[in-house]
Amino acid sequence: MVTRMSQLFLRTLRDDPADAELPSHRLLVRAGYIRRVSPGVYTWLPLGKMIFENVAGIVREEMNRIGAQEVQFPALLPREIYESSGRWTAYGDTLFRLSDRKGAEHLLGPTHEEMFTLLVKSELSSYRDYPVSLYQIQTKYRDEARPRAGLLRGREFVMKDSYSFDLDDAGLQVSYDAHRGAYQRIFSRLGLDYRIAFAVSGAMGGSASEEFLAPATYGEDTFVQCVNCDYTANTEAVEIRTPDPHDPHGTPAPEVLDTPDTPTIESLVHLVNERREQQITAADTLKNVVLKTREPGGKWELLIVGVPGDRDVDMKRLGGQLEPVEVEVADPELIKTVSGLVPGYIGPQRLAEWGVRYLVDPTVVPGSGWVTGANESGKHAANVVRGRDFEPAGEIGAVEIRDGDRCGRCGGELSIMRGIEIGHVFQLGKKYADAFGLDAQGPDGEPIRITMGSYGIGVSRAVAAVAEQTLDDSGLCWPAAIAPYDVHIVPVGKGSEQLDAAVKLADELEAAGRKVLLDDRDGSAGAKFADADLLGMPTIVIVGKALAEGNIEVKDRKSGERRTVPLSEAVAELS
RNA sequence: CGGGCUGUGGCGCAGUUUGGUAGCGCGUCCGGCUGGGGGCCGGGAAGUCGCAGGUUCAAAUCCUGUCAGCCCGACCA
Repeated sequence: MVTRMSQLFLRTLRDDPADAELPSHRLLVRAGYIRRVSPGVYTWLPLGKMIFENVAGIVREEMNRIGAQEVQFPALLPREIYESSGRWTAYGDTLFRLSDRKGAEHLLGPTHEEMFTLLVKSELSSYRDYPVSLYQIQTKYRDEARPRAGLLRGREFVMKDSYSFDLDDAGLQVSYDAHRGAYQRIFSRLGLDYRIAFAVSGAMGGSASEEFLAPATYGEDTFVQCVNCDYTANTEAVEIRTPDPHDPHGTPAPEVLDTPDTPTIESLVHLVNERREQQITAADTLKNVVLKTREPGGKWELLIVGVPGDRDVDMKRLGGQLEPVEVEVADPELIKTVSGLVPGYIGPQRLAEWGVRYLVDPTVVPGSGWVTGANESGKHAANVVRGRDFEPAGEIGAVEIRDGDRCGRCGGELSIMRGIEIGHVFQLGKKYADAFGLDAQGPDGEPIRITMGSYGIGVSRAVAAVAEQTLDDSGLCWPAAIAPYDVHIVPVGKGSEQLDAAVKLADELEAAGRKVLLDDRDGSAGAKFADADLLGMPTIVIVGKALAEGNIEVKDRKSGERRTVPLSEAVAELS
């Protein structure tokens, strides 16, 4: 059946919704694809539902192609299962929790590692049953501190999550590569421009981890791409080239400087350059930022991070690496608990002695000398050398990555980009298998601990990403692979001649296998054209003036190009 | 959780400074015109002015409290 606009459950809006910021979000609402219900929670209207199902269908096809099998878990899960993996606590406030009439506690699943692991454990026992990959397309619930950007960060969203179960690391690698390949095919079919970036694994735990990112101005993820080699990484995971270790013997002994009223890097550099012959810049100073960390369910502890003075600490990057440990800027009260710490004049020299954990960014290379705090109000110290005058407990990539930083792999220039995370693949390892004792019985009768991979695609988010990448000034612009309709027919003109011809054409196209949307509504031509552009079907057919010569016009939504086609050849042309 | 802003027919907004009994555009309904880029004329329907309390003869407007939403940050797929 040809869909007639007069019958379609659709209301387009002329004005942008006040609560939508992103272009894709605005247009999805205006064109009647989605409606907001509450923050981060959306209803899919008929056209939106079609898009969604088309995307889900592509995901399903490619997952099935690599031999993954679809299951469906409940979203409502009992507390106990999350308790045994430690995530009832680790997930914190992000978990939606609820109680039943008996007071038993439940949660709405934010992700389903536990369920998959337990299912496999309960069903499989022999090594002969492996490897296996399972997936589901499921609604997930996360009580985000701040939902935003429409479909991009919802509290309720749909995710395809899959898990591979293998007997050994080599098997995991095979499963991982298979999923990676499937993801490449999926995102190509969706018409997305995407990059594969090194990533950190986050709250899920695990090792090897890559993100699929769709470059977009409004994307929430920041990543870098090397202009020279193909190195691409999320800024949380990026490794930049650091100077070679220095020879500490070239640096004179430490020297304490009298530097009153210099609690900031700028004031310090200014004063030192006034007083000393040897000029320094902010990059010669060592800035020690006082932070606090907390294990899930634990207490706050001090952490000081040393970075070159011309750099800021990137809390997001730091946090990504410390997961699931939380990290925040330390409050003054906590700093006071260690008497040697003088804000503005903190140096690394005696931190180990005071029992304060001290980490440095890798740019603070072994043997390098610095101007830094002397742990006394109004005093700094010069020629403080790593490895001689202080020894950090370790290194952590903490500095804010800058455009033009050097690639850790080839030394080329890194360029910073923004993107939407549409997929994530990573090697989970044995975390959940250990937590739940997932073993297979081996050929020798001995148990083999299973190793897992975890793979996610935000299906609803992918819809938004496609919209974000393909839209133009006048509306949405769907790739043919996921468009709700192939052809949008717009009859224009007085009387019934054009409409009759349009109906006939629509029926013929439908018979030829096209999905057809026919605008049979009364109204001005302009309004119909505007709606057609807004809705964004790949091909728009105009049945109007040209009909007098036996022609119709065919407009390609993406390019905007129009051509005249004889009505008699229209079906062949558009099939 | 911090900072900023906003709550007025379905949607987008004005009105609040200076209290006087609610208005505009779009949409929608009826009639007609129009027919190639959100067209025109006429006539309708639809609003507890977020909520609660207070001041006042009188509150969308002033005061107190509260709830909700959006944006930035923290946090996060």
